[in-house]
Amino acid sequence: MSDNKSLLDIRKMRILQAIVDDYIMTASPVGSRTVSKRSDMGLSPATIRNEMSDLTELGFLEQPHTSAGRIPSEKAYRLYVNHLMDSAKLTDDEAEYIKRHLDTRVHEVGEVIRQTAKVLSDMTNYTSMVLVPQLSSMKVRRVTLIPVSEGSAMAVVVTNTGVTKNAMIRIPESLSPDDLEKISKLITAKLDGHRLSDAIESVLPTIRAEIGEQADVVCGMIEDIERSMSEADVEVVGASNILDYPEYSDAAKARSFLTEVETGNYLQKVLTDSSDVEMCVRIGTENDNPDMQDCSVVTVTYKAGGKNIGSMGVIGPTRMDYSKVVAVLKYMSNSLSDILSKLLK
Amino acid sequence: MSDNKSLLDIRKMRILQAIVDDYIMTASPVGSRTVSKRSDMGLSPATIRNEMSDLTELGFLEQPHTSAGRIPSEKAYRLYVNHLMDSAKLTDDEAEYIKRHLDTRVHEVGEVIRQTAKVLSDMTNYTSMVLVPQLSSMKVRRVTLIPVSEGSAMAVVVTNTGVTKNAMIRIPESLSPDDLEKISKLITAKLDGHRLSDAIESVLPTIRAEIGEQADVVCGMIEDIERSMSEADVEVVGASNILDYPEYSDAAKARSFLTEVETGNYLQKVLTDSSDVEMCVRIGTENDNPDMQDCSVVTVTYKAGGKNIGSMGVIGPTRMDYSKVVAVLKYMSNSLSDILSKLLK
DNA sequence: TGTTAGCACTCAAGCCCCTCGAGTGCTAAC
DNA sequence: GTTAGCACTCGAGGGGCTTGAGTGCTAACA
Repeated sequence: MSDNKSLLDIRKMRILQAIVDDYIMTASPVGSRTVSKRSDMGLSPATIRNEMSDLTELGFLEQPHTSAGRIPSEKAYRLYVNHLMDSAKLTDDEAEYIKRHLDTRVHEVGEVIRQTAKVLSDMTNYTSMVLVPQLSSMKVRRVTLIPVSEGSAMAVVVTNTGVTKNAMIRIPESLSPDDLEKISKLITAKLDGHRLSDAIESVLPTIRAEIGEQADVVCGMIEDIERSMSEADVEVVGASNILDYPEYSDAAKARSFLTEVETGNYLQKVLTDSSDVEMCVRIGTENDNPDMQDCSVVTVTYKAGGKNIGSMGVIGPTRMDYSKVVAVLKYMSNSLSDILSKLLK
Repeated sequence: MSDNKSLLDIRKMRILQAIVDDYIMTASPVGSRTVSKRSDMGLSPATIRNEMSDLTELGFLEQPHTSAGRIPSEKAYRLYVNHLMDSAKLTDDEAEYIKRHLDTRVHEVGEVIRQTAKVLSDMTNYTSMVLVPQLSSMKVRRVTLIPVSEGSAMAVVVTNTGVTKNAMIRIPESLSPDDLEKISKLITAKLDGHRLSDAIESVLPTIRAEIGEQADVVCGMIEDIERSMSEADVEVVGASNILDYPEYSDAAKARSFLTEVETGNYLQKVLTDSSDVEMCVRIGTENDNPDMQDCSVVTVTYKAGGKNIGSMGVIGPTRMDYSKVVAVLKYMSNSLSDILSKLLK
């Protein structure tokens, strides 16, 4: 697709911008008179009308019916996000608010993540989601197996960054607590410094080679652990915010949105898919989930020690306040990265 | 309050029952003609009208306006729940459905709880909640401290029933991994067989007496652990089901319901408050949370090894299908108790 | 005395019709 | 290229009407 921008002269762009800005605020179709008054371009409604007519023909505007104003198409939002919106700075108050609620002496990663999701949702009044830092990209420092009951144990993995995760795994009933302790030490020794995801390929063979008979058991456990650890955890907050927007006043529509958010499958997919793109905006039908095609999703990544370790985002109606959302996300990405970098040493 | 039942003769009770049954199904006011046809009592609408007039005077029925039918008052639901409803048996299909989705070879408590909540919500089409088995009532078998980063460790508690829970705690930076291992063994030895909640009173003093200098550190850690472990975890599923009911078609009302469910505070309170009552029904304003006073909440307890270890429940509109909900909850309480009793040996 | 038929009355919901006003597109003049 | 003017469109909102489900009362009936 060629760059939409080149299709439009400056004036059309400014008019389009004014329309999108207005529609984002009011959620009702924007007419030529409004644009004429609002944008200080000194043009009469009639002139605006001509331009709007062109914009409609070009696919940037849509008319619900003849005598209503125009509403932006997805194509318009795309252009708006790419070129038009002024990437707002947060007000001092807002920055202050984030600082106050995030920088509190919190010492645990999980707590920080939950708090981040909360602040994100509070600031934007949309639904927020934060991907818990993923182990797969980090190096293992320690694996501990704790006997729980006959045939099952809890595996706790600690990474070099101090992120932890645990999972229940099945074990042979014959293993005693002492056996488990030995196996823990063995696995820790073997995996220390490796990524879990690499371990399967690179470490398992050496284990097989070194220890004879029990190798199958140990390797099976490592595979179990790797499988459990690669599941992504997502923290979601503010799902019910969607009910504040008139586009979701229809109960059926709200319901399908909320159900999708509750299962979390799509959100998880989006976050993991975009976990290597610094910022990513999905507008309406750019979402491949049919229940989400009236939404937009904006995601950013966050880092620790200069390396991407997770992502977070905001979901709202297609008519969302992109400029604010982008500003908040950028700011919070930095804040979270700072906090985690310190927290994870 | 004297027993409502005695105020009413059999005929009034049957009429009231018919009205409640009908209203639960249709959500629209019930008229005398409907009752006359529906209840096979062989009475004309006129007679029914007289009785309904009495019932209104007694406070069991309400009239939205003169020319509408009657709707049951909370008092009526209370009577209905206590005396009137026929405690429905599940159909074979339903029992089969529960079996199929619950008895699958699941080996982990958390998984069983999530699955239970899911089935509960699917069967009833209301919002379901399940309290994760609470450690406080169980005896500690093992406490393991795992070093995570300087100054913090993960504490994993395993109980005699095989239920586990973990928490991050702060530790003095001077402690080495070996120290932590020693402390783990010490704490395990001291707490083994005790309830965590009792430990503070009964075990701490003996620790203080036995080990001199480090006692404060160890005791502080135990207190930390106790505090973390006493937080209740609740699994909630199907919050968006509420949108299927016309009483929540108002967005603001739906919103406040969903927000309350999302925070989970009230649900947690209800579940812990009722965790020693085999079955408990809260109707409308019997809920002390203002946002929940158009709802009813039904809870039951579940056991393992003959002892209550948790509770679960269903939240829906005041006009909920109490008889079905009660039947499902009773059945699932038994199923879950069986599964957990086996699972927790 | 309890039950019922009949009847007048009430009131929300639904429908039609009208007005209003925000908005458009076109044309002609500047 | 811009603008004023004008005829036209069409949804939203309001008033008035009809409809029908439901009530309460009264009088007759078993």
